[in-house]
Amino acid sequence: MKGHRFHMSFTTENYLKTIYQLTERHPATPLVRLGELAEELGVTPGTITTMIRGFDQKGLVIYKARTGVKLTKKGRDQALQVVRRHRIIESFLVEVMKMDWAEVHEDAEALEHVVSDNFLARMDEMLGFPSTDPHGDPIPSSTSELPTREHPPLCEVPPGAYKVQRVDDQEPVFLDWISENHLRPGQPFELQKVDSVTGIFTLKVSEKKAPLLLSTDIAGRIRVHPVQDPQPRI
Amino acid sequence: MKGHRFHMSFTTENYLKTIYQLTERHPATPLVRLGELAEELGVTPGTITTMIRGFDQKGLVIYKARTGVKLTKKGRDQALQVVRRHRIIESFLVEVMKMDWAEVHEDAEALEHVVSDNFLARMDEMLGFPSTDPHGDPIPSSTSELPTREHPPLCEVPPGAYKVQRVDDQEPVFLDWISENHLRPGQPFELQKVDSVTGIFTLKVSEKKAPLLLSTDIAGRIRVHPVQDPQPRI
DNA sequence: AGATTGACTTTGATTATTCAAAGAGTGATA
DNA sequence: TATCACTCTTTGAATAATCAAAGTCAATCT
Repeated sequence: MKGHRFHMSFTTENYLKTIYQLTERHPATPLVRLGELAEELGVTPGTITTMIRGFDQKGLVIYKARTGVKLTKKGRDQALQVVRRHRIIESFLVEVMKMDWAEVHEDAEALEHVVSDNFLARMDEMLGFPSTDPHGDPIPSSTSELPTREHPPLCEVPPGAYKVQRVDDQEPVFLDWISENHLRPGQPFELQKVDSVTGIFTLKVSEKKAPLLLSTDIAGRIRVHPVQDPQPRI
Repeated sequence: MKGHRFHMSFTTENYLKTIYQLTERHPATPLVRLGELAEELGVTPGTITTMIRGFDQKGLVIYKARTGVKLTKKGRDQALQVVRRHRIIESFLVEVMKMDWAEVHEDAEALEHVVSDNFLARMDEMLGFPSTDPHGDPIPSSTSELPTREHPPLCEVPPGAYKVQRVDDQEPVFLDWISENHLRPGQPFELQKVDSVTGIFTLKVSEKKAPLLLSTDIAGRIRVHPVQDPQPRI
């Protein structure tokens, strides 16, 4: 057998990936609560408990009853491989196949569990071994190394010039909105005002004349990095 | 839900596809024996019996106990859709992704159950809506129409000039051999001699000086169609 | 006919994943 | 402190796919 895996089941891969993603989502909390997992995976709490106890047995997670789970190194490595496959596939669908970036997530979700190492390597090659996907998310290496880079969310930075680094959401509606408003990863904009009373962020993208207004909630899902001011005022 | 199906299970799709393929393999016999299916799918006879009875219930096959199965129209349509997906994927991997045609079968086998209609359509488009795959096999339409064309196997034709139409085998070793000897679909050759005693077929491909010798067995897996003699002798 | 063989069917059990519903901790509330 | 409200766990059951082993049919061979 050359390229094919099929060690972990489809289900196991999804569970591990989701645990990983929830861990990322709250960097403060060390453990993921099972209820949150149940919610995210769309299964009943009982199911989660049963499955997680199984993963604990297999050394993929550490499970503290009534408290939560966290991934072991082994579990995290597996999760990162799934994430890697997902992001390479998503990149491929957008960059090479010119599919709409807002509609590609589901496909990647299905493909990530079945592509062979061979096929994945070929996609990676055709993409030129990218280090981030179309959302700006980093692509883990084949040895589960994650290119580090922590950019702050828009809701935590002062007014100034920025570029979008990453968009933390998969909702097609949201992604379409991002596209239409020129806020895709890599695109520059200026944060003009933050109104701490109303929670409204005012920004300006060069493609549009009218300023864009965002809520804090939305601003929290857009990661940015500062850039030199386009026209430095002496 | 735009592009995704997921109606039939992975397993059901494979069973139907295999029944279809075995039906094709022996056009004479109307029914496929369950033992043969068990063999092909690598499961025990008991499993096949159980599954097939289920399919009969669902109207996908007609099952005659201790005799065999055949697909209903509904079952055949489903099978042809799986075949369609398989062949488009295989074409895509070879033509667009430049993967080795001998190593692509397994990948296609896995992907055929998960690609969305969207993704499939995009692959089809990038390929220019081909009517055959790299093996020369016809690609069923999205309405399960099969482009007709029945070409004889090499073992049944008289000496003369031919082109390879289709290669009926998935074995990597065999496919590599076919490639190395310039007998891929579309490639021309001359059948010089058929020795009915020894069962040896002698053929000549322009790329090589030495004639190629094949057994009847091998000749049966190569479908051909006659071409005008390259240098007609007045 | 009686016995043998091969092909298929039945039966009972197993694994993975899931749910519904009932039970049990834990902490906040009155 | 007694009680509520949550959240999580347990239990029992279901479904899909599978196997091993025992049983049955039908055709063939003495």
